[in-house]
Amino acid sequence: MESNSFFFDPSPSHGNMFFLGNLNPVVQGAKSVLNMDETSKRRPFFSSPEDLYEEEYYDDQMPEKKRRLTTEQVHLLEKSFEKENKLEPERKTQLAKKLGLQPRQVAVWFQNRRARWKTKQLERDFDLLKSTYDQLLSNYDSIVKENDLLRSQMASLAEKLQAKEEAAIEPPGQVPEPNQLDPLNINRFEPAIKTEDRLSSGSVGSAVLDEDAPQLLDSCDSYFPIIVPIHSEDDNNYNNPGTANDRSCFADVFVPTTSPSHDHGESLGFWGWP
DNA sequence: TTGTGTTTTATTGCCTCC
DNA sequence: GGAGGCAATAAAACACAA
Repeated sequence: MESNSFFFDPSPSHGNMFFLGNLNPVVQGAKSVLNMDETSKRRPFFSSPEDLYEEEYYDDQMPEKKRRLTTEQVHLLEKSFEKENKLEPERKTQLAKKLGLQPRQVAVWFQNRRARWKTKQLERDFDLLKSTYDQLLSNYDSIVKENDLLRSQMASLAEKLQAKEEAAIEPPGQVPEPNQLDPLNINRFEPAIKTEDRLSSGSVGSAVLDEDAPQLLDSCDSYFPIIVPIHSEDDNNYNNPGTANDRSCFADVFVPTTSPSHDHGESLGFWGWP
């Protein structure tokens, strides 16, 4: 970057510009484009007076407080961090030279930057898990409601069917089959199958439908909310969650442990719940 | 201006790896 | 055992409302 080349030129004339500009009154006038005014009045922070002594910056005063990096320095560090968040010794030295910082400062900056990144990542993970949990909870509530609705529909149908059966004129002396009188086993939550239906078509669908009751269709146009896919641990792309398939049919997500067609007689509910 | 919360820079201590 | 990483922490710098 051309504008930066002036800034980060490590040659003697410009080298350590931030340090010199910060601590040496002679060059304070050569304020950088990005230096805040206050930086011209202050010296950089050193970890100990010994460091100052070694750097020939010791001037009988205690070292000043820690100093914030300039925006240009931070920008370059950020760019470097984007490429690789770990710092090999060679790169550390190069960066330090380029920025006019001590290698230790560069290392510390990377250390802290990694810590910040980790914190953000944890926050993102938490948000993702929370939204997934909320979706699942919402789905659960919907399923419970639908279950209740289906139960009431079944009960209503059973009542109507029984009334029909009773009203029908039966031949004298004929004993009706048990499932004609009690065609629906509500507790077992199984669909009613009339004998003749079973024999005629093999279909489990009943010809008797309640026109007043709402018809539940088995389609993907379910009112169930969107299921956000759960990312694997090494999936770092949290920016576009769920873009591949924002709408999911809930049947793809919830697999009943006991499907109605494979019920072996246990008293389990539709979703495998007792 | 000042009190307070947040962010950034830096240190310390411990751990792991070579 | 030294180098480097991380977590915890300190403290200065900063932001901002009152």
